[in-house]
Amino acid sequence: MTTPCDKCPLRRCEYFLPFTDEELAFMLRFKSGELTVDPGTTVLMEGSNSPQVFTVLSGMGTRYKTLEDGSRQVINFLFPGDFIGLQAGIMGEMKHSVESSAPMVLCVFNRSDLWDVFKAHPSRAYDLTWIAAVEEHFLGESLAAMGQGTASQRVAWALLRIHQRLRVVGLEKAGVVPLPFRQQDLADALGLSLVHTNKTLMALRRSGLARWSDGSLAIADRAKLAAYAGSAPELLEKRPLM
Amino acid sequence: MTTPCDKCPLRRCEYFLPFTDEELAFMLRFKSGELTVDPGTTVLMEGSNSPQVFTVLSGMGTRYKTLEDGSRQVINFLFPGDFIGLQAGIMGEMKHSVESSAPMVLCVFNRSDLWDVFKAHPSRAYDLTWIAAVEEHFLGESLAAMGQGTASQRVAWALLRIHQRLRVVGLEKAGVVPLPFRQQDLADALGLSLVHTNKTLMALRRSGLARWSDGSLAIADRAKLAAYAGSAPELLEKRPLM
DNA sequence: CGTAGGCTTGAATATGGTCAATGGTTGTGG
DNA sequence: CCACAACCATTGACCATATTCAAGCCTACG
Repeated sequence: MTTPCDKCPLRRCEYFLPFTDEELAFMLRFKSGELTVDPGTTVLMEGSNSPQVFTVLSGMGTRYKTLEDGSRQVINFLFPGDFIGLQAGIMGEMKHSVESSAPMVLCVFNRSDLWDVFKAHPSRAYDLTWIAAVEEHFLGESLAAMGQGTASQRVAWALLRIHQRLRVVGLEKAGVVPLPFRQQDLADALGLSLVHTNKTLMALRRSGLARWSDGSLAIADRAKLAAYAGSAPELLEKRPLM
Repeated sequence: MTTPCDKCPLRRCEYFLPFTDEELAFMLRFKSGELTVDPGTTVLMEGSNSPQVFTVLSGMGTRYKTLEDGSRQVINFLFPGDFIGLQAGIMGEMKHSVESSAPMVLCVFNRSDLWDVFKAHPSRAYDLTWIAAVEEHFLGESLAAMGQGTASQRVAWALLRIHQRLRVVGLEKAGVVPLPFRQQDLADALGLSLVHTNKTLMALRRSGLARWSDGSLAIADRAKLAAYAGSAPELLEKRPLM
């Protein structure tokens, strides 16, 4: 029923570092199941203590924090290949929530097996740390995009980065990628109001630089959009897949 | 000459998880030296491939990215106990720069020994991942503070968080902590202009909530400042020390 | 057919940015 | 010892970007 790791479609992406045979064998044992969720499902909840950690096999979602005043900050968007739940796995408690924005399939791992990874499989433990470092790096980039740069630059930057990320997992066709989020999600990710986000997206559409509507994002000329964004997100380097 | 890990003053802080004897013995071997730098020194450079990673033993600094348009984003401030260089250590290249803002002493580790940690000392490898997860968590909090919240809230939040962090390493005396940064550093961290940051700090000073001048930050009533900040930074949980 | 959720638009407002100038302190060279 | 430069903090005036408020529209769905 579930996809065994040796047949995982993500492994075919250049973006992810290859497994050794030994690692592959280990992952086959490590993976304990699959979770399929509908759009709008809360997969992990801030403050919870999930017994499981996941890798996104397909679908997309958001990672967000809810603040005391009720506002929401989207930390980042989740795409196939992303690992989620490390904080709960290591620190004991989720520091943010995870929600699906489209039908999503997740590989399930037991949190209690994490320690075994460190004890018995150092190369995979190393990769876990690598994944954490990559995540940290991306958050730093987000911080920079939010702190510096105008609304239009931020929106352009975000669309570019998302487009790039979907490309490397093979979801792009002729410059178009699926993008099942709401404008509110992007607004909450960039620290902008919904209204202004909408107007900015409109401007981008009219200028022909980027067209996001009906769940699809089309970018004709990435270089042009990057110039518009001011600081373009850097190229995506290969990273490990869990 | 250098401080041996068994005599490390940071180990006395409640904030850091205790070492086992075995871990202590390992760290004594792992630590390869100390680096002492003057204020304003660039310790690690974006894009560089440092052969070493560090733990801040004393002093403070900034971790920042320089953008294409010349602007600077301070990712976070560095305090005693912080581990730096993990990205270079794992991913092969620094994604940001590190600069000292005060005289700083760093414990030096050889990057090439990192892999040995994973192979031979899983509990320390686990702690490394833990540190990365904590770092990621803090960046998420920063993102939330920057995205939501007004200028005054952001400044109040940042001062609170810094105060808290310095408290747990024993640098607070009667509500006052040393804070050797420039207003420009805080502005660059919060995505605000220098002028507005200055005016906001002035307002905080006049209201008596927080007083930062001449390298010292005084917070009389943390609860009151937290209320003003809107979303207070959460209490600092124990974390591993490298 | 009516309601709910999400997208779109305009108008008024405010928050924070930019520009410009001043003062204090430190360090340096004449 | 003084003059000067460099750096940082401070302040005021003006302006622009982005927020808030308000309304209308469309589609999906019960």
